[in-house]
Amino acid sequence: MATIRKKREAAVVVKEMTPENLEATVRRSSRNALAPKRLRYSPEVETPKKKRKAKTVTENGSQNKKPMDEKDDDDDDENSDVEQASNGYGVLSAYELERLENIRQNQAFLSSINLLQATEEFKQLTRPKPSQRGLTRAHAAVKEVLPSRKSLRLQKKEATILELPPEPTGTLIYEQSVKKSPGPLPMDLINMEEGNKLPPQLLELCSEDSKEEKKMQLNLKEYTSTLKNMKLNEDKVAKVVKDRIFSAAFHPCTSSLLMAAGDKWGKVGLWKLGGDWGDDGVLLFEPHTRPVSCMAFSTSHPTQLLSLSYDGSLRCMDVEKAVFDDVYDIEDGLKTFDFMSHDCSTLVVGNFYGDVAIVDRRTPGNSHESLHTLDPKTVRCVSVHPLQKQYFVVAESKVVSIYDSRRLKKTKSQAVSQLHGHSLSITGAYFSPCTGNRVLTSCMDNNIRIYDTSAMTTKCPLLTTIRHYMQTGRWLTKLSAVWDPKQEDCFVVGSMMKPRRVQVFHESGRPQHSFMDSENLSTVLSVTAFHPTRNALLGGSASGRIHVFSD
DNA sequence: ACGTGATGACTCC
DNA sequence: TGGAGTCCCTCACG
Repeated sequence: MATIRKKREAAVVVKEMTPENLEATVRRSSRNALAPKRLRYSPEVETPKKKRKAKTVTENGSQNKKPMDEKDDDDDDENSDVEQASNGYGVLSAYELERLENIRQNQAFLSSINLLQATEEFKQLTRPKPSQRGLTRAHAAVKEVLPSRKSLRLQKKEATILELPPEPTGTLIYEQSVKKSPGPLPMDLINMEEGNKLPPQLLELCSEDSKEEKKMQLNLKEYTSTLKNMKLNEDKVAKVVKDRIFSAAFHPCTSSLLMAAGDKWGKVGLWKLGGDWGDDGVLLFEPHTRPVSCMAFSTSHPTQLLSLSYDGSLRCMDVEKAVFDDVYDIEDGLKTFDFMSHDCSTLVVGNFYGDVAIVDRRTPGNSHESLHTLDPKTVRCVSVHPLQKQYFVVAESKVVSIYDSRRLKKTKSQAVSQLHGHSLSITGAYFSPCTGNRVLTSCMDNNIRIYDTSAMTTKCPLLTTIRHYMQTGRWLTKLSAVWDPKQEDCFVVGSMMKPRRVQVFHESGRPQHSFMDSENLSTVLSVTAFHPTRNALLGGSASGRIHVFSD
């Protein structure tokens, strides 16, 4: 009796196999399993049903229906049960006929989704050789040279009684990586021989007058076709920093593609695609000692790159002066910043402890800073409204709020507006680049959300929710969706999906393009950024490599 | 208030 | 060559 019951249950499982749970099964059955070929985006979610009506779409129609799946125990037996069917029982009952028919249908479905083709694609990804372009191995892995040692036994000496080292405490670990000294630091190239000077062409490129008229925004169709023309190749991958990338940015110049990336150990790398200086165009610096979590080139002075680190320093690389100047400094825990004025002289800075500071760079030191405690836990992202610079959006630990910098108080500042609906911590919140009429948020609850902030009332309405798997785990930089500065209504986000990809969505939730490359992209690109004027997109990986898709 | 487990990609032996 | 070890303020859950 027990076996019959088991068979019946199994049959139900097979019968209920839908694209969604099939994919879940495929994903679970092997860690390296490849998702079946993308199912077409279902058209009914494309068309907005009602004005102001928030909608939820899943990526490509059905992706990640159950991303945070607990271990379902119902699917472990599926395969074995299908096998049992082929053993056969002498007489086929109506039930068994139905079951065989189900199996047939499922096999037809499996072949229809091109699992074989997908497997082929996957095989290409199993043996990727990381790009050797950029920082060389010797530079990439600086090994401490220790004096050669000989054991006491070989020295024919008496063994001594060893003493245990003192218990390490939480703070001790971080005392080892002390912050760099204050004041201007020279821009020493740490991937070059000592005494090597900055290449003069770098200053030339950085000061390039790129004040070309901002292109007219393309319609969606044209935009998507430009995305499709942006390709990766082996020359467009390079190791730019030694360790995992936490932040990256494009320099606004247009004659070449110049990029910056910051890594886990305070390094900042500059890479000119196809450049002939440094290691394949890479120059490496070390202005910080801990993760460089945020960076941006000054839009008013493009020879300046501002970078901020967990070590508590916010510095300004000035290629003209060849130094890193101090901009702002606290003990530790800086997380995020954005420019508050067009001339980039004022900034809003957020830290781990839930404060934001308004920093005026024209007054040296921290004297003119004003600190405001917002959240008891943390501030993860700040973004200033592109037109009304007094407004800035803050991703606090579990809420997203918009504040008015003119109405901040030391504590308990009243938010102008709050964006509700996030159930777990929020990794990013950004105003749309041209009008500021939208805010794009990324949340650990596996949703990307878009809010309408055009009215800036106390509650901004939620427009779109997109399912997007955000569980990068401990070793990867958190994913965060960011707008394309050229296109008011489209954004880019990295993805955990295999084959690895970077995805561009329209604010309606509709996928516009997936950037993939079976030969040159095999890792998760957590950090992504579009070029401010050119058709170029960068993605940074956990091994310090930047990948550039461009036309 | 802890303690724990999951997660990807590299390096080293 | 492959598989174990490493990752160093993560997050969410129990």
